[in-house]
Amino acid sequence: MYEPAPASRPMRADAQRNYASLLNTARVAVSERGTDIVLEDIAKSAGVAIGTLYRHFPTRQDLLEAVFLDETNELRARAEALASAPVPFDALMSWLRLQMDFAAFGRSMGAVIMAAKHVPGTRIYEANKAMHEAGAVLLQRAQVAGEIRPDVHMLDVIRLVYGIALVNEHASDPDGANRMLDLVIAGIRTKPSRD
Amino acid sequence: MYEPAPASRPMRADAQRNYASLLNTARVAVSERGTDIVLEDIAKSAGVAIGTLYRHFPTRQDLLEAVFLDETNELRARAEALASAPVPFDALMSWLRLQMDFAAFGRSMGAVIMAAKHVPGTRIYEANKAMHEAGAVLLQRAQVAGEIRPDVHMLDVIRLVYGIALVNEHASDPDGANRMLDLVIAGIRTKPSRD
DNA sequence: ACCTGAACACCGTTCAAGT
DNA sequence: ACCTGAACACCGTTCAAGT
Repeated sequence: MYEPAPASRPMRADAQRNYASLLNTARVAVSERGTDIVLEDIAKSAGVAIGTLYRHFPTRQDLLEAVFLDETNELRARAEALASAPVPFDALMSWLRLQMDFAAFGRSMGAVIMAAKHVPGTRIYEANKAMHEAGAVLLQRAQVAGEIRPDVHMLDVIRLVYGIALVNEHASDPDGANRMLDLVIAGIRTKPSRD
Repeated sequence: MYEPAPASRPMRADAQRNYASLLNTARVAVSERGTDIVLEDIAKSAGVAIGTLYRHFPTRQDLLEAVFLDETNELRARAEALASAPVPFDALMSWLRLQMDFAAFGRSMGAVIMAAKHVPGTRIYEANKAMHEAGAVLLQRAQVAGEIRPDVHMLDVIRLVYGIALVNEHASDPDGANRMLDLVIAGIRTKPSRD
């Protein structure tokens, strides 16, 4: 599934194993306890020294981005799959709810993505761009179908979803996030909800 | 303006001065550099030892809540003032934009408020409750006027505003927050925007 | 080329001793 | 009753020494 950045030269076998071990450990830790992971613990669990973690992931942000890269790709794939769904509006809705689930599952996935350097060529940048483009197709189909206002930007909608995930991270009201998403959806529709 | 919690017995004069100095220092620091303040620095700038800071504010959260308590009260006062404005819808809009400004100015004010313990009797809890109630009046007036959907909760809207402020904290696009707020506003209106 | 882990730095938090 | 600041703890980050 995941392979390290297309380096100039291939990585040594043990380095490759360490990289994968670190990433998998971090992935599990983030999904279980959120982004407040202790790097020393990650290294220990992965069976390597702390220096090795830093060699592969120079900053905490780098590690977190690697963790969420898979999810970003997954979301792109889901968008691509939904692009041929029969009802454009429903496809968009499904995808937005999927975004919410991922953002909530991965804890502050939105925060990490937003903190990512906007540098073309970066893996996270390209993955994100591809995801947005795939999402934009869904949006556009729903716009052509006359269901969504033509002046809406996909990026704004995604960020709103991230925002909803963020403010509901420690929320007591489990239904609040859904109500908030419904408000956003109502905001991007051309006609008021007819159900 | 701000006075410490209504203690069982009044505070000693020097304690009162230290409390005020710490709070003012923190307020300035937060407004300048955000909530990532170094407590040791705050104490030093306030002219007291670190132990004194901890005596008055047992946790970082306590200090931050004290910082944002004033802003919460200010927003309540603004809502109360707007309650007699001629056009209910416009009053609500003004207040929501005010919320955005405050959340942005105070950096992660929303995050701090959301992390606050929901314990009745707490100063921050009561201040927040009062603010929400004052805001709810604005919402209700606009609902009675037929401008806002009757099923909208003020709390959801405020949280959405916090979410917008959060995801735009390090954003490059300075207009994004306004577009996102416009989407939310469109979502709570009964009729599509007529301008 | 990569790994190890001791060493350093930074910052939060406590608490014995002072006034 | 409150203040001081040394002491401890925790965790991030670096880098000389190893393979």
